Amino acid sequence: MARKASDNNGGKRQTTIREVAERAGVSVATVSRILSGTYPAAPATRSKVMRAVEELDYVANHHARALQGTTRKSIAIIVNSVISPHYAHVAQGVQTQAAEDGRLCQIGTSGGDAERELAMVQFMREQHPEAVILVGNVNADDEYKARMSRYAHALASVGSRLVLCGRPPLGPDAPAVVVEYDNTGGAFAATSHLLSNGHKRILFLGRRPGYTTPDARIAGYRNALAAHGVPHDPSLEVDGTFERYEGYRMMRSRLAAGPPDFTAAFAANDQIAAGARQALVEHGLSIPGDVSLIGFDDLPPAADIDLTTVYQPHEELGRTSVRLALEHARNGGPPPHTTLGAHLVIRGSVAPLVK
Amino acid sequence: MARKASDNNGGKRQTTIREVAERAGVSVATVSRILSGTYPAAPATRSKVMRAVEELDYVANHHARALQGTTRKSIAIIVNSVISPHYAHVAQGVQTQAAEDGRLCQIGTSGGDAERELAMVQFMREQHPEAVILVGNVNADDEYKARMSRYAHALASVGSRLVLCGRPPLGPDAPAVVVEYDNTGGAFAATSHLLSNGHKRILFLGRRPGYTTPDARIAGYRNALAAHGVPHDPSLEVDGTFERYEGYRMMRSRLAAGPPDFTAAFAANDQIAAGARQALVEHGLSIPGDVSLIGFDDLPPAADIDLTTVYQPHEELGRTSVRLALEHARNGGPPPHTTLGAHLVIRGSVAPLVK
DNA sequence: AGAGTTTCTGCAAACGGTTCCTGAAACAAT
DNA sequence: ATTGTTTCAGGAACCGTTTGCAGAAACTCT
Repeated sequence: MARKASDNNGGKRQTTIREVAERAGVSVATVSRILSGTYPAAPATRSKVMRAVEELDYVANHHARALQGTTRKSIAIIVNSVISPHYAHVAQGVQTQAAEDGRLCQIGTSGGDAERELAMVQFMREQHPEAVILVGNVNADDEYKARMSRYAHALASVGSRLVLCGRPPLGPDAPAVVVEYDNTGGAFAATSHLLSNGHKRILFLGRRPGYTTPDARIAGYRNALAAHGVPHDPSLEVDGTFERYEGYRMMRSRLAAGPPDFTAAFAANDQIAAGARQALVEHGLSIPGDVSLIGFDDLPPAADIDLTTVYQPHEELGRTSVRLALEHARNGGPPPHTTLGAHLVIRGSVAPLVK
Repeated sequence: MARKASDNNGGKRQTTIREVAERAGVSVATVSRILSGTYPAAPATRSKVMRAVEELDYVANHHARALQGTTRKSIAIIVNSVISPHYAHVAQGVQTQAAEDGRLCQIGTSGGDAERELAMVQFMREQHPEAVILVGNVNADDEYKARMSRYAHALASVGSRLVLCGRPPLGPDAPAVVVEYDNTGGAFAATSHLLSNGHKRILFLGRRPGYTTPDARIAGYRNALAAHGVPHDPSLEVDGTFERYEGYRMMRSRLAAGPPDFTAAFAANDQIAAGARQALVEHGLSIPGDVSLIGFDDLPPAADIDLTTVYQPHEELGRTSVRLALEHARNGGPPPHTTLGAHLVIRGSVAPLVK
């Protein structure tokens, strides 16, 4: 066969430490030591080396350096999508905390697909980050759990850790730091708010069985109904994903099916609420006059549409993930586990039911 | 069947190719060749090796591999902040296109700070990505330009390229792929729309001298005024950054200063528009009844607040950046340069002026 | 059966740094 | 002047892969 160098992009070699050493008239060992600053060097030698570095615009090869074990620390985070405000805020928190701790943060996306997420983790593993933070819901079947559990072990064996942010533990033996949201508590509070305003027929928008976040939120909804002694009507639960257009679709088709058989709606997140609101308005219904509406997240669209919703400490989730991972790296012991709370933010989209 | 190697091999060193070779009873060269699939191997040997890999859960050390030059391809993108919808969409586009081309994409943030951005580029440089994509406006002084220009050369000398997405070229000699937005054209269209609705006193919200994006948009605003023969009143230009609360602040303090001396407002982006809208509504003014409002970007808040705005192909900008960089890597030649258009999206926030 | 091929596998040299170990100046103390 | 101490710089052995080169085994063909 012919040579495999099909797209060999020329002899683009970077400047090496040897060239710097030669130019400065010292040995490579000296250059290395001066650059890492781990060694007292004679001022004259030091300046000679620094000048050579300057002139050649030398940057140490990261891979060669990492091979020695003296790798620069980094944190990896994998989210479903960076355009979702919630994930963006969590990523922002991770980024901020990582920067404060002198780490680089790299963000990857999975698109909510379990297969792509596993591939991404595998990829990140090659880069030896101090922590791999997984955030967001994914449809976790047994195969997935088994593979992820193996990755967790492999990650732990090279001294980095897996952080599960907003998703259930993989299993008792899989070593992972866990940062949980209080989705169920937040949904309970939201639903209770509607109930105490006299609403009994409450539409739930955004059911998605098998996905952790919607599952946790619908659980809070059901718990609240049960706690208030209101019968649970499964036909009030509408399936859909956490997108704005899905909220629009769900509400629109519900309204098209006949006159509203509900007086309030609880959307599984703010984007669904925004879409649902549009459908209601287009249908000539007013909020909260005709229908009360409540969301979840308290992210950008919420304030603009005067939406009562549940606040989650998005950035704090990211920061806490990093903090716990690094603490665990220092102190060892069993992987920490924590839950961050959520609370109601009252705006103008909920009104008492008048009969 | 599932066999867990709960063998505590002591310490936190990863499993190496040597251990795999030993377990399979072959040499490391054979393992390497079989894993990379670049060489015909006897089926028996192959299965022995694969089993050993399986059992040890071996993953090749990325750094060692990269040192050989057989590095996995990656693309780096640096944005101001990932919570800004615009940057998030561009990053999403980069991510998508990179994935389609079999590349990993890593996202970094600069917070809009020139110093941090330079540090980030320096950091990314260590990782040898195929391209470093810089997006968003930054206050580019001469010092910055000089350093970035040097980085561009250094990047080029090792075969990766710098992409400037939505910012002006560094200089004639700095090798960089350029993807531009038509900010000026979009702003011209937006302002013209207001002018042709009879508005003459148009507030511009979000001036920020020295920053490329606001500068380009205000230029379009001024050009449109000039083209329509409307006198330019500098007092109608209000300074502020591209944040929602800044829009609120700007409009609020303008209204507090006295009765409105304008009939329309052009916000430099949708977030400013959203904040300004809130201030107007709180002040008892209706949109578009009392004041016409127009934004820029056509991102999430826009649809919810029925905002007429200018659409930009956000994701396409990211995709194009990757595409051009990879094409240039293949074909060589002078770095490509392109501009992506913008167009008006008419919703309900602009009305003809009644006198 | 021996020569000529083909097929596979192993040795060892890179890749570009870091760092242990050692030796040579430089300086201080006898 | 000689010895003892520092201080600083260099040689070379790694780190975990890939891969050119060469040798061994298996196979084909007179």
